[in-house]
Amino acid sequence: MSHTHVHESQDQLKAALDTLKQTGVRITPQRHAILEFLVESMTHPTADDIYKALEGKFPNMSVATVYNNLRVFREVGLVKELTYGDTSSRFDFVTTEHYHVICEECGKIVDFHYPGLDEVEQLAAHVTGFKISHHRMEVYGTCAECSQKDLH
Amino acid sequence: MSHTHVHESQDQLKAALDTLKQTGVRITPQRHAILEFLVESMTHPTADDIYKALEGKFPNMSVATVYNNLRVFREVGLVKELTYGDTSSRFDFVTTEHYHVICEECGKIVDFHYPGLDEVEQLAAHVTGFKISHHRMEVYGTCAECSQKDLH
DNA sequence: TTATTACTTTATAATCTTTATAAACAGTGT
DNA sequence: ACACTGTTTATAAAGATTATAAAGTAATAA
Repeated sequence: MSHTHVHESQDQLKAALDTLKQTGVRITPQRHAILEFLVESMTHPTADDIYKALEGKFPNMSVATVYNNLRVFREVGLVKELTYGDTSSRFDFVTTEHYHVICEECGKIVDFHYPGLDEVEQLAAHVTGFKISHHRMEVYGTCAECSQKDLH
Repeated sequence: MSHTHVHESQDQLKAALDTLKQTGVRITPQRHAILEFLVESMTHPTADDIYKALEGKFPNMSVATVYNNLRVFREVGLVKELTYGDTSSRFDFVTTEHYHVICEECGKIVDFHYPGLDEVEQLAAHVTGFKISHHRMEVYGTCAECSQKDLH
């Protein structure tokens, strides 16, 4: 992990904590830890992933606390909830807009930047009469590692 | 409902039954009814919607049967499973490629045709090294009816 | 036809994720 | 110290989906 990356994480965490302060949400040790984990984990964890990752630091923390706080974070716009085909939601710390590419074999999720598809939203609005607020897109396929494995 | 529409539904159902024959999947009364419902319903029903809709015709049908057969249909490519934020999956009979526009207030789902976003898939493949198979996109907003209601 | 086999449905239980509830706890201000 | 509000914990409940075993049904072969 590069130095700039570490600094970015710290800055993002600090900015997130500021957001909480400004919106009047208390910064508890659990909330701090959940946010920290979300910012630093390059994965897109489930609520249970987070719960397990923090049970060392907070042996008494309840699963409900994880869910409660993920909801709070979502409400103030700090995290996005991703609902894919698999059973449980995944949570993504919001930085810049991006899409996801998902490996259908191993489940890996890779961030993927692409200019916003404004044109699609406009056409949708025109055709359906909806007021459009946003969209989501995921691209599915097989990652390089799994493609390699499949050869053998 | 126009005459052509009825014919389309019948043709689609017949084609679906053919697919089942060709793939060696038995056509049971329950499967026939579930397929028929999926083809004719303009909605995007949940497993429970289907279960409830058919309990008149099949008072003894089990929920498991609905789930089992939706999985079978999905495996042979006749239906797509849509997983949105809400609790349960929705099932969409596969006709032509299309996207969905979803009302965030009432949950209505409207089909929306747009040329395939091949370019996005190509860029994703190039940037991530994935072999891309497909993508999904949903557009979210407020439908005309709910927009009207919001004014009052 | 009969026996055998594989597939399907039913009924039910189990699992898993998420939410609800109530009691205990912690921080803030009076 | 006291009251007030928000938070966490522990636990139960809800809801969706899957697993299991028994019974039923269709297809096949002897």
